Amino acid sequence: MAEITKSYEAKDVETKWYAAWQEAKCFAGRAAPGQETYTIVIPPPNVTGILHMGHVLNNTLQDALIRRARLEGKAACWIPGTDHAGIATQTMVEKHLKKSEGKGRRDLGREEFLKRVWSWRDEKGDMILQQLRELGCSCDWDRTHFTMDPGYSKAVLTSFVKLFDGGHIYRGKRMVNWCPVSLTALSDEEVEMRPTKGFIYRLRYELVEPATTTDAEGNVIPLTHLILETTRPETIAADVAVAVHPDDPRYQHLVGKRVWRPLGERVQIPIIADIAVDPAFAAGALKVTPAHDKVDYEIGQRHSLPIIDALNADGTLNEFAGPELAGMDRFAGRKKAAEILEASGALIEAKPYENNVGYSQRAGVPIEPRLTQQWWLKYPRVEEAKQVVRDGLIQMHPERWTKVYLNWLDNIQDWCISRQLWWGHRIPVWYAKGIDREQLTEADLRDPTKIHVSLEGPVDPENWTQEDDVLDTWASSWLWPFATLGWPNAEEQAKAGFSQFYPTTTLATGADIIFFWVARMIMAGLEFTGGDDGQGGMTNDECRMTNGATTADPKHSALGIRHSSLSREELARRIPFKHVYFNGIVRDKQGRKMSKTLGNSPDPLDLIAKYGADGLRFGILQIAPLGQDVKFDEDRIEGGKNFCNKLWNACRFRQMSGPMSDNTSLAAILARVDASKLDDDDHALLAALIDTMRTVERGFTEFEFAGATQRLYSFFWNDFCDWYVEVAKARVQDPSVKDHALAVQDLVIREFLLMFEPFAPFITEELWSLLGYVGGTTSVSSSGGPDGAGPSLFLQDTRIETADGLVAALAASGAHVDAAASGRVDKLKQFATLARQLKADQLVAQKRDVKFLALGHHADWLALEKAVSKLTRLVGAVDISRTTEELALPATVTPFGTLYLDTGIKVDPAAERTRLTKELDAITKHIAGTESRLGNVAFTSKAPPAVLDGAKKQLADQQAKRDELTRLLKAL
RNA sequence: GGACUCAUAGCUCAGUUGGUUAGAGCACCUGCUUCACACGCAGGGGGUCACUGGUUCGAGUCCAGUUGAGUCCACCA
Repeated sequence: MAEITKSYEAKDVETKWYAAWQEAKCFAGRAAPGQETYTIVIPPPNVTGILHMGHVLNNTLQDALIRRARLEGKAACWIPGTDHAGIATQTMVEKHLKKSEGKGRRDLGREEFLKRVWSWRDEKGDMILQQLRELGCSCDWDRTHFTMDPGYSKAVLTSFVKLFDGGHIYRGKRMVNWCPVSLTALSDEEVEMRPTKGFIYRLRYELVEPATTTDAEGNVIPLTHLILETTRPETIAADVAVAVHPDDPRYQHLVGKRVWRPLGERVQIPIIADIAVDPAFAAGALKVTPAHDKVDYEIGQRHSLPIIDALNADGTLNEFAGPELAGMDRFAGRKKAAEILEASGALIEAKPYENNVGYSQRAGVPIEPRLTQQWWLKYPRVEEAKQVVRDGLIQMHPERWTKVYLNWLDNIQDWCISRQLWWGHRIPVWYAKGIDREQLTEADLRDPTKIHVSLEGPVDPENWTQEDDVLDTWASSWLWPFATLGWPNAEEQAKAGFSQFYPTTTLATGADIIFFWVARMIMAGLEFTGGDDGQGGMTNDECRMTNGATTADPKHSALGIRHSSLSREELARRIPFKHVYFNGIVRDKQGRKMSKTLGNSPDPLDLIAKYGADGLRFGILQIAPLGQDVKFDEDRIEGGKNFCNKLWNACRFRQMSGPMSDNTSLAAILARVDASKLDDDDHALLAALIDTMRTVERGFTEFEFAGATQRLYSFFWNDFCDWYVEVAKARVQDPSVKDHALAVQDLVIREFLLMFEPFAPFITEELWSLLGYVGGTTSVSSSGGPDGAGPSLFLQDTRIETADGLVAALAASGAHVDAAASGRVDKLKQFATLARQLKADQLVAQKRDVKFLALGHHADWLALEKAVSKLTRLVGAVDISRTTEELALPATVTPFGTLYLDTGIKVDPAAERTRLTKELDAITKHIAGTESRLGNVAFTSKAPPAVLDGAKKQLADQQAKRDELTRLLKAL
């Protein structure tokens, strides 16, 4: 067996084992008949993406879950892949193209441009997956998917056709969120409201027919103009009316009159009354610009107003904005418009103003409400999607997200699924040549002579033109949990093990995409999977209920609530996952989201190089409390590395302490543990181990990883290394218990490595191999893995024991863990600490030749005497012996009576007095507190007996200590 | 406007159903290269648990309110 080096060098270990695991196909998701499965689909990173700290946290969590499942004997399957990420990728390639060739995508044409994107993807697309391997992720790489793969694309188009046939998809000209940079429509979810500083312009709109009004005193005064305020003067030329509230007394008599439009062509526009106007806001009068505002558009519809579109797609103003503004960018145009208005006297005032403006999340510029033809989806299975979460078929962790989820579904609006991009799934719709796409009615959409919708396209392509638009990226990723398992192709589904791995078990993702992705996947799963044909879809009854469901207005389309006719069993079959775990967002120390632009995100690969993949994984999980954002702190990652090194050295020390015996199974190790030789330290250690196992078990079921990692840390470092290994040093010198003592260590290290593996797969695998745990058959409590109880080559082939399983296995070999031992060991730990403290106080901490003398009851000495050989070693003394007389030496009061330190140096009474007085003061305070509690009748009569007894015992101990300190002080 | 989260040591965080003297890591101070580990060992200092009130024999923990930080949804010119 190879000797263990002095410190853990992660790099070589990581490379070696990752290759070995892949070689042995350890990560393959294969399920034996009847075997329990555990499936995770990765949140597919953007194909152009590079690994950032958010990925590290998210994927470490998934890997921990998958690896734990594997150790528990489940058929674990983690499906990796990447997302084509329409806008993000297209933008990136366009930028690159501009830089390297000075060309735009239109210079190349659609086909050529797509070729470039594909070659970009072929070159860089696997980078992030490679980085995940360096992190140790145990994905089944043979199942890697890409949302633009032929098979996946077919799934996407199939879903479109099915939804179209089911009446869920329609086309319509409506106000959308338009991104003037990406030149495409966006869904509401892709728009982010940001407070934005600007100006609000107070303007005079001159009345065509002068009117009168009354002032506060009731005097009739002439009225020549109307005052209103706007933040967008550049759109005034597109105004078609001025609106006031119908009940507003200031303006009622003006309704029906007209004003002069103050900018652009000098035309008259009507004053209308509409309830959308808030009389209390600004001037209480609103300029109506139907082409450039959602509310204005609706007002325009209600009043049959014309629509003037003064903006180009790229956000520049066109000729309708007026000759002075035409061709200008919208922001420059705004300034120019203000200048013109000021010159003409129409501008009364420009006040600094901050309002919420919608920004394109991707491009970071304000979006424009724009009237365009788009494809819309009326979401399927909305009610069922609520039901499965409300009824707990899908559980969210932390649970509070269910409320956010349900609230969104309650207010859901139709989804704009078309994008004016080239990179994506081109919508499988063909228009008959010669028809006017602008004039298509809803009925036309269902007329096969005008519109063709299918997977294969029309049989006579020469007579048709395909839709130019592609689908929103999320309209492909919402199929991820089942399209990666072969849907909709039955043969592929069988090959991928769909029936075994679907529904998947856990989805781990960030809450920032709960609407984008999580909610939509649930609806998609419910719509497309299950059913008698395994292909989802609606039952006949449901088809009848949703007959003629297309609605023109997205706001109201969700009102026609369809009640589920799916049974609970059917719903359970269709859901895409059973648990959703929302990990926090990784932030920097100032609490800012980590981002490329801020440059505050460390490169995970640098961190891996510096601290090892295991150090990084363990470190990040330790600071990732359930559902809370993570403030990244590199010190914690260093802590992860240090812990790995500690583990490494403890194992190294075990190897140096004595020959390795048969470690190939739990049974083999237990055979070497001599139950009759178990002492208090053994019992306390085993009790702590079992407690740790329970904590870790709970950590995985409750997604409390921080708790699990912290217990693993304190168990190994404090319980095992600091105490047990130290006290065992004496026993290992004793031939009569040596084998037994080493066997206990082998047992504990074994169980620890198994528990730790999901968090730190590399170092554990290496130590598993170095310490000879490899090679046996699967463990005693295992019922056999997918391939039966064959020899295990890797740690991850082994079955982990449950805490109960270990208790049972110990009991079967005669080792019943004595729970009371921990208390006795704790007293010895206190004794050791006090003895060291005394040495430090006397400035002889480093001396190892001092003598201790214990003065106490006979029983105390008996307890101490048993541990004397360990204790002398632990505290650094040549001897701890008993004294029956009071000595003039520095002393401390321990749980075993008074302890004197003999350094051979004369005592300094003044210093001693100070030290002891300080201690006495402290204990006196505690006694006062305890006494007053016990003196309170309300407490003694109402507190439970255990608490009461505890308090009494505490008081007695405190008093004994006080008395002894008092005596020591007097003796000085 | 609506929903939610958080506030504990200088920093980052634990603190299970209320119950001894509120813990860890990092940082800081002291001592130590003691034959696993200086990526370490031993010891130490450091907290009115944001504030106010309530429930209770007992509150960091439960309830109400206040303040502060943050997130999501909606959004008016």
